[in-house]
Amino acid sequence: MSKQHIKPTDAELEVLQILWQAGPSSVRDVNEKLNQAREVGYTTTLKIMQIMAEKGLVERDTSSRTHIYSAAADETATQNTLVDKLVNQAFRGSAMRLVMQALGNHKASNEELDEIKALIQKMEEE
Amino acid sequence: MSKQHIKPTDAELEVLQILWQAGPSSVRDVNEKLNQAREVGYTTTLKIMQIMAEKGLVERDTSSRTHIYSAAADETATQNTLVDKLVNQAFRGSAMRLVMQALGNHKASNEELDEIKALIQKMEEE
DNA sequence: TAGTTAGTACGAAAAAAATCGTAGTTTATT
DNA sequence: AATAAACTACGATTTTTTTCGTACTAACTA
Repeated sequence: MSKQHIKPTDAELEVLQILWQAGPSSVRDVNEKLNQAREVGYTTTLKIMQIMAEKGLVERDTSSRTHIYSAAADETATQNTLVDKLVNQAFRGSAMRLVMQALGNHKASNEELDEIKALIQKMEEE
Repeated sequence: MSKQHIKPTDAELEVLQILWQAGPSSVRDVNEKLNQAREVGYTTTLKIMQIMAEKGLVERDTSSRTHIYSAAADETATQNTLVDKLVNQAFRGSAMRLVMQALGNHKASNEELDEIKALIQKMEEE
């Protein structure tokens, strides 16, 4: 409840995604993963992660020379913040409209559909 | 298919939302609606809408002194662009993960749940 | 030990977005 | 006719975000 009024920028979100997936990582680790998608200078990544540390989006262990960063922002909480933002920005505040649209526009496997059905059932029971 | 690789900025999205809802409007109209939420100078709004016109996000009728702007970007197409962006940025590319999360975190009315069930059924039939 | 490699820190430049002031015109009002 | 009000155009400033160069230090290597 405390961390999540800070909205990460696009570049910060890229870093967070990597940290969520890979777990605690060095700047070099993160930079290498970023470079799989696009070219980014090492010091650019470093700076962004330093700023993120200042903002409290990541934590870092500086006990050894190579600092190890980990995500401080919880993935699910961040996702929710972003979903809310999008809902308000583009879906006139209606989350269900977003759900319908995302659902209708992306192929879903049967397993996924089953999962969703189960979730709906649970919601109906309440 | 042509318009929508231009991603609107946050401020631009605010304007688009108003135009989608209200239909063709003058700068003053839009500025007044913006000011219901937060303070924005008239010329700020004007400038943003002028830029949007250059980018092709809006069209304008300049035949009378007060120019009338209307959204050129289709609402649904823009929503899809933004959903895709969010999915990639924060949901590791999985639209269904977003659907599940948005669904699970927002209250839905029975009517909405029914709609979603119907949609799922239709998807399963394919 | 000398030199190269791998790090961090930090300032500053570059790019992108948002905000606003001022000038100049047209329309309305008195 | 004079004044005020409502517009657009446009440049400039400010703010935010991204990118990177340089300096410095620690660790490894030949």
